[in-house]
Amino acid sequence: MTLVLREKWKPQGVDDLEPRAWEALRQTERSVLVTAGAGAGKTEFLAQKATYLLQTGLCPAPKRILAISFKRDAARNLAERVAKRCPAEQARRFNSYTFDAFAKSLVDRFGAAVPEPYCPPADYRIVMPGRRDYTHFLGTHGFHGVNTDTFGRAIAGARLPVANEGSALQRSVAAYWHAQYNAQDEVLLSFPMINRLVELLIRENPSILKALHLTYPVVFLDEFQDTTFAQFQLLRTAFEGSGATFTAVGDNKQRIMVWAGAMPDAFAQFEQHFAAQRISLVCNWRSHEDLVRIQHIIASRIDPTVEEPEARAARLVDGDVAGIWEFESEDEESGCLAEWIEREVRTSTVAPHDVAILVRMHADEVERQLAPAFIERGLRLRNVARNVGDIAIQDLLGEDLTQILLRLMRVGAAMRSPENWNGALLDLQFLEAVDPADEMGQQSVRERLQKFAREMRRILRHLAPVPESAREAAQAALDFVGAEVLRRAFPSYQRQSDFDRVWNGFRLLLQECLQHAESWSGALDEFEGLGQIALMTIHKSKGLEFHTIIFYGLDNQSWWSLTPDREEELNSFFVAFTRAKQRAFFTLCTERGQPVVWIERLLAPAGVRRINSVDLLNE
DNA sequence: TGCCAAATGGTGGGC
DNA sequence: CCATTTGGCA
Repeated sequence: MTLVLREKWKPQGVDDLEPRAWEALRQTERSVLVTAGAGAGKTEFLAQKATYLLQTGLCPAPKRILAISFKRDAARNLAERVAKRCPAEQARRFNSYTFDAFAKSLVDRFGAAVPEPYCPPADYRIVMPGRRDYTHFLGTHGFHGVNTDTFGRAIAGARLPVANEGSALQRSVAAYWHAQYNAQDEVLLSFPMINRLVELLIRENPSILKALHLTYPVVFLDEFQDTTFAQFQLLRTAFEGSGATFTAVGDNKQRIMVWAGAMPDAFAQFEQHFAAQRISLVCNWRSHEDLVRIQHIIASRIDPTVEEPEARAARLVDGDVAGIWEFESEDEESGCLAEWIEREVRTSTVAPHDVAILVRMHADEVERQLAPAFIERGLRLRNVARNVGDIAIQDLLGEDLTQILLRLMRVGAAMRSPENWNGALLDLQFLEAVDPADEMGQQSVRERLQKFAREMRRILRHLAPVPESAREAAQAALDFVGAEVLRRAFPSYQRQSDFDRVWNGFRLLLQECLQHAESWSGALDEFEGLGQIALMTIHKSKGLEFHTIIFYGLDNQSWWSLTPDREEELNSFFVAFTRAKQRAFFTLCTERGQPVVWIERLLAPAGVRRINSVDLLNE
């Protein structure tokens, strides 16, 4: 493999990087903390830096880059971007994991080396306890004085071993470990517990630690503002003083997970322990300058020292790009929203799936309010947090089963679709573990897919696109892959109930999408959310972007109790606003409550003002 | 029936 | 963290 000279290396797939990004990319001697606001291209920057390190030989074979993200989506996305830019033998040395997948992989490989009494058996089971389970445990074990949330945090935070003595909290944590290791014939581990096991393992085992250092001289951390205390501690145990260079990216203003255990001061801690250089990116590639100006007003309230970003996206719309829509009743609100969106869609300003409605909480209730008016106007609202069976639509769409079956069905539903075809081929190669160098194997997979495509086309031709057909069509796709093959390939499907949860969800959503579909392709489009207006919480919208966002409920009633001092709420507001590429509106409804006055005051200097329902619909 | 304290649920994520 | 619901008791 020929290497590229450092001076000659060029970014791949983009025109250029901003100067700050170049600086952060070329800094390979020490750790860097790349802070950047919304739309700065943090993930793209990581992909470029990985490409740079691999292509120039700064990370030479057999050394690897370890990239850690929080969500599976983000980890996959990063891996795909690197794979697109590097030859396979280089991309293979870019290991993109979620935090939990990384920790689990270490337990699965080296679990036998975990000191007793914590050494887990190979067939431990993953459990995901909720607050209920913790409360139940505390109640049944006589720890009535211990608060549930404190207990959950203590399990995640306590270093092993935990002695069964001292405070009630400590004894409860010790009792919990004991109980999880002595459940009826099984050992039950949660992800926080796996994290603790790994931390213990590498703290006590110099040879594993050394292997880790030799393998990964470079570590990337995505969304660093969300790092939990336990994760940070694990990183320190694993890499502090190892000479590994870290590149962490994040945005303090988007820190909205402290309530769920994110460190309040992750950036400061990181700078201190890893002697990191801080570099801020200044470009915003997502939003146009009129929106960026307003964003900056909110950003400055969060962090007065923040630099004004440079807007790099073009403004494509006339009229107001931000405003507060005022309604008297919820009926009026629903009707006007539907009418306004319908008009925008009709005049081709936006496609339905380019509009998102964001809520602070209780998406299901808001869906109930809005849906009838939307249906009346021929619009479809998709509440991505809604469950189909026992799985949320948003989670279902990210499942491997869904992605694989959907591609196969698309191959059968469309006459020509090279993208789906290639995707399906790669899926099959992976599922059947065919080596890319094995020509015979490749050929056989191709032939099998061709045969399947013919058959699937025949089935879909004879099967009307109506809800009653969902079961048969989905079954045909699953049978082609083989449920057993799928379950062997993905550990999360090994338990029958876990597999069924996803599989049932898949069939249910397909069935739903066939209610209004005119063709199989149309139904599959709808499955993926095309042609629908997304409804989601701010938390779910993090990392996404939409042409137009409508933020529902800027009123004080019950949930949106926003005061400027409550940092996390202000950050939530910032996250919501910065999802918009072109326009951001807020609704407020007199029937529900009083407007949040200080937000109006904050936004007034930027020219964001109230618009009543009459003016809204008269252009 | 009315009052207060305690409990519960909601903003999420991971193989 | 906050808001709402519940349960116990007068």
